[in-house]
Amino acid sequence: MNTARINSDQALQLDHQLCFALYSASLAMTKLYKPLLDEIGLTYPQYLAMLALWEEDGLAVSDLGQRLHLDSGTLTPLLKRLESAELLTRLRDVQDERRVLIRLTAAGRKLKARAARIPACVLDASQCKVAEAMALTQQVQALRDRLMA
Amino acid sequence: MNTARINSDQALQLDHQLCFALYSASLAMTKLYKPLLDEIGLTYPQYLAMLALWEEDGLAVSDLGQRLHLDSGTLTPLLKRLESAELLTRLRDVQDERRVLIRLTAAGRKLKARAARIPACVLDASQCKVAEAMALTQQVQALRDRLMA
DNA sequence: CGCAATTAAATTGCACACAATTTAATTGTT
DNA sequence: AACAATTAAATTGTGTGCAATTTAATTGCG
Repeated sequence: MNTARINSDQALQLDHQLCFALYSASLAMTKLYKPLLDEIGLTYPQYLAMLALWEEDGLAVSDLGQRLHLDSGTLTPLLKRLESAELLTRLRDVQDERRVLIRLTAAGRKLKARAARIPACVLDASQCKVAEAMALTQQVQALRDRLMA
Repeated sequence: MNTARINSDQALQLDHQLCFALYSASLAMTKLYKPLLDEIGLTYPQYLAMLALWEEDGLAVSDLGQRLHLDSGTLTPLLKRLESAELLTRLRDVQDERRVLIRLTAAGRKLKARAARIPACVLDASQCKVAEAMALTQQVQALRDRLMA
């Protein structure tokens, strides 16, 4: 195809749209994770929150929101569910009562070991070499950062 | 970084995860589209459905589901909203009463002209060259297809 | 033909996402 | 110190996504 000129009809084709590729790939990824995450009782966004907390515990809701690019409208109910599952606690910061600090419980920390095998399973399903997956990750991250700028 | 060996702690890092890159890029894309789509009164998934119908009108719900990788649980309410907006009609197929055929109204077809400028706006915001965007689209599509296999 | 199996939508219930608003706490300015 | 502006969570309402089930129509097979 001629990459230099694209008419508006071509541009509106579903399969030419980067946005649709990302959208459908992201949903396909979520479906792939589903059976793996069912085993440890997490949804996919809950898993992302746990990843962030396994890296750094004791984050405020807003810190977590920055890392995950999600707001309190999404995180508050999600974190309440993880609290009911006794994976974490939600406590007001004594230094600044506006903030709610999220801390993993022992069970929450322990879950990391059971999650450890998941990335390899997903990489396997993606049929990518590690280097390929890393390269694509960086390209998609760079795009995301430009989109948010 | 050594790309050959990755330990489980590194693998669990949020920023190393292809899944999170896709997830956050897809959400960033949706946010970028929001003001553009507000002008023509569509949500982002509704826009994807209209893209498919602008390419081929008269699809059944299941056909649309195959193209968008969505099921009737998602599409039925979405299409009902587009029907209320008088952009399309939902009518049972006379040949096979199980099927519901989706047809654009005159207003639905007309909307295509107003949507025509959107891809260029998004490409501009992505700060990608056309060729770059196309290459990334194909990589992400190929990944998606492997994930769904 | 008769009827089980299959297919297509719709429905129900749950969990996100996010805009907009509300509530409460802190900061900055005078 | 007083108080407006800012910040952080929570809340409300709308619209997805999807698993599981239900309803209805069609197909396939003996």
